[in-house]
Amino acid sequence: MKSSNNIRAFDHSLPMALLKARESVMKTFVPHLRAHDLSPQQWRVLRVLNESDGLEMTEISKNCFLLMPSLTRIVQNLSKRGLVLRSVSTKDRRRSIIILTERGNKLFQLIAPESEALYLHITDTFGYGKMELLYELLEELVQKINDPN
Amino acid sequence: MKSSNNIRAFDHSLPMALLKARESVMKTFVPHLRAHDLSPQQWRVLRVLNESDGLEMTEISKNCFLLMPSLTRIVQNLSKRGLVLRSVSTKDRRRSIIILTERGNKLFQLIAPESEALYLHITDTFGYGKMELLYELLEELVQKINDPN
DNA sequence: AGATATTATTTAACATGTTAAATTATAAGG
DNA sequence: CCTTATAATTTAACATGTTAAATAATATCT
Repeated sequence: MKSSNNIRAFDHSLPMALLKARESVMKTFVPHLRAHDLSPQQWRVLRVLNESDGLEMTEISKNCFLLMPSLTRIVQNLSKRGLVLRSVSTKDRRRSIIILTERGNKLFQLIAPESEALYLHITDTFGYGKMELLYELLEELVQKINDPN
Repeated sequence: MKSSNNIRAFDHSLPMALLKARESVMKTFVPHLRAHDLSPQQWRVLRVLNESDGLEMTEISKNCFLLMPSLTRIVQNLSKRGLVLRSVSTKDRRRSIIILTERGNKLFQLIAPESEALYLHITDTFGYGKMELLYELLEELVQKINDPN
């Protein structure tokens, strides 16, 4: 029974389209990460710390696109498991500095190549040109929504 | 300090790009829905029920792209608030049938036009052609990941 | 029919998302 | 200095995401 009003059909929803695409992509990565007992979010944190170690919570939050309350819990978890180490900044005792432990770094080095291979497979399946085009469109969408001159 | 290894930079991550785009879009809709005490997920359920009322949990789950445990809680919530009504199927007592109440329908009719206006504004800002292209790319991405002939 | 498999849905347990309020430490102003 | 504002982070409270296990009803098989 179709709707009797003139509301746009639900299957033409931008948030849904983006969600479905993301789910499809994540479906590739999640089992792989789970095999190492990592959530996608925990992995993002390890990844960002590998790129530039010794970050403050707020910096990680911005780079990982995670809200502070989520990040607090994630870092507590990773810290308990000995994958990262927290220390208080000497300059400003409100701030924490998070670094990868040896173990955290080793885990990253183990997972990263496999993860990269999965990403390349997706790029190959979808097509490199289309992938780049998609990135550009997504970025332009964000930029225009945030600053619609 | 950039990473000293050859791992792809974090800022070129497809899941992140999709997440950021989705967040940008949602930022437009969420405050509007919150003004009516609805989460995006609750709104999805109302929307699907408006399109075809009298659906089973599993059908709603598929249409809304919500996992069953989430949907269980969402429908309980909406039911408590008198926006939907649950009844047990007479053919198969494992199944429930969910319908919009009068109040649920009224709320939908109130929100839908405003929501549609926001969507049109985004389409206009981004450009209709680009929006269509984005939909096509996202759909093709999903299709190729799920069935990489 | 009666044992067994399958299906629809819920519950459990834990992680994350999200907004508001609380905490603690530094910065700014009088 | 001392009060007040601001900033970094956490806590609280509730909704959702996610996987596994439990429930309950129907279907299947012999």
